[in-house]
Amino acid sequence: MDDQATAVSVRTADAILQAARTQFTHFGYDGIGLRAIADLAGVNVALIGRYFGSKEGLFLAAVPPRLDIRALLAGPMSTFGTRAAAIMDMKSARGFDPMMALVRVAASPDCAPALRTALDEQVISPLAMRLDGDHTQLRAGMVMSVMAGYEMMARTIGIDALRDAAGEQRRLWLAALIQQIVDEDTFDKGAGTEDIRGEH
Amino acid sequence: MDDQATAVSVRTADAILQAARTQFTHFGYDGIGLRAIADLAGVNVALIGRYFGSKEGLFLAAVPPRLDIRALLAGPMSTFGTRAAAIMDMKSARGFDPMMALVRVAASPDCAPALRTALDEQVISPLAMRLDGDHTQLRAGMVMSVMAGYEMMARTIGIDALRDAAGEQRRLWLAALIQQIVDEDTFDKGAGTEDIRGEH
DNA sequence: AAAGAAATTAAACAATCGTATAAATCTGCT
DNA sequence: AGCAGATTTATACGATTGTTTAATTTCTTT
Repeated sequence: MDDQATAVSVRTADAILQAARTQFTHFGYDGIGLRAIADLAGVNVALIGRYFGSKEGLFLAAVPPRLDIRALLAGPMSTFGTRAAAIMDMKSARGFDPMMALVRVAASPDCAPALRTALDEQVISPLAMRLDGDHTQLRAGMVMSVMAGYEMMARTIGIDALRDAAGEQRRLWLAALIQQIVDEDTFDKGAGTEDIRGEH
Repeated sequence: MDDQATAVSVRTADAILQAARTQFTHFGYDGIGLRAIADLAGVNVALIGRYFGSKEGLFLAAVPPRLDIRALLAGPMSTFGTRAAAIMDMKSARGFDPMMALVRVAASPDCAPALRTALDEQVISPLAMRLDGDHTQLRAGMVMSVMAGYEMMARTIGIDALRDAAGEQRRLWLAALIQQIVDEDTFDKGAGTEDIRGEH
């Protein structure tokens, strides 16, 4: 009673997608089986094949479209670091944590191409367009790498110094680090120990 | 004719360890099978069980002991960022790339505890002891997270902006970013101790 | 050269993987 | 009610996983 053309139920398809995001996030692409995803969604394994064709098809439908930073870009770039740090400090209240999914899933060579495309189009480029100065793509990539690296060390691996340190202090340092990449002038100034040249 | 007590050949054990490092680095912990590792080492699968007990035992013997930054700490901390950036730009000439192995293997929950311990003891703490100022553990952890994040984005996922940008420029920015965490004063100037938000 | 220990291999275990097929259930319509 | 199509399930396939056992080769020593 709900859908359209071919032969699927959007309700159960969504249940599968949501379960897939949760499981991929917690266990990585190779670390979880289709049966565990189907069980969490409350459906039979065969439905995954019917709806998404294959495991890779399910992954492509579930994770890459959710990688974007529109929410973070809504606001002045002068406070981007603060917003970014705040988001990374929140527990995954919603059932899906895009950043942790990225870290957990990046290990699989099967997933890397799709992640690379999605990140370039939905994260790096939109962020780069909001940056002033030179090397905007490179700097946007470095912002992402700082965020992903922090997520990886603090949550996935669980380094004590990053996970247990006073939340306020940790968040301020992370915000400052990111903001320095965003603020081209600040970064250029601090970089000049050796031969960091602006190259204008 | 080579070794000691129980019943092993260090030569083949080393071959297995080396093959394990290579394969874990390229495919991650869940992404490679013991047979592929054994084949690369030129031995039978059963030898892995005989020498290292289990897959996890092999991993623990192969990867965590190799995670250290003694080489990077040999030198003045005022140029640490430059040395760190230089190392990350080198291709894995030797058969083992610790940083990429870290990124590829961090996805597996089985490996996280061992990696956390090894990183704390062999990387974070030694680096923290070389840092001046406050929050040395936190800052050492952030240095590691920047390096790991860059490795993940540039090599594992392969973000264009980080992989294809002019090598010189990319290395200088990475060095500057790391050095700013090491140089407490530089970082503090940009960050403030308490409140950085809303300024640029 | 024969014997015994050390080292390696072949073979198979149960379990799980992704995937495919056919049967069964549910739903709406006349 | 009863049929038709949509939706879901049960089942099984072949392949591969980590691990184990027993047989075999290699090496050292007498």
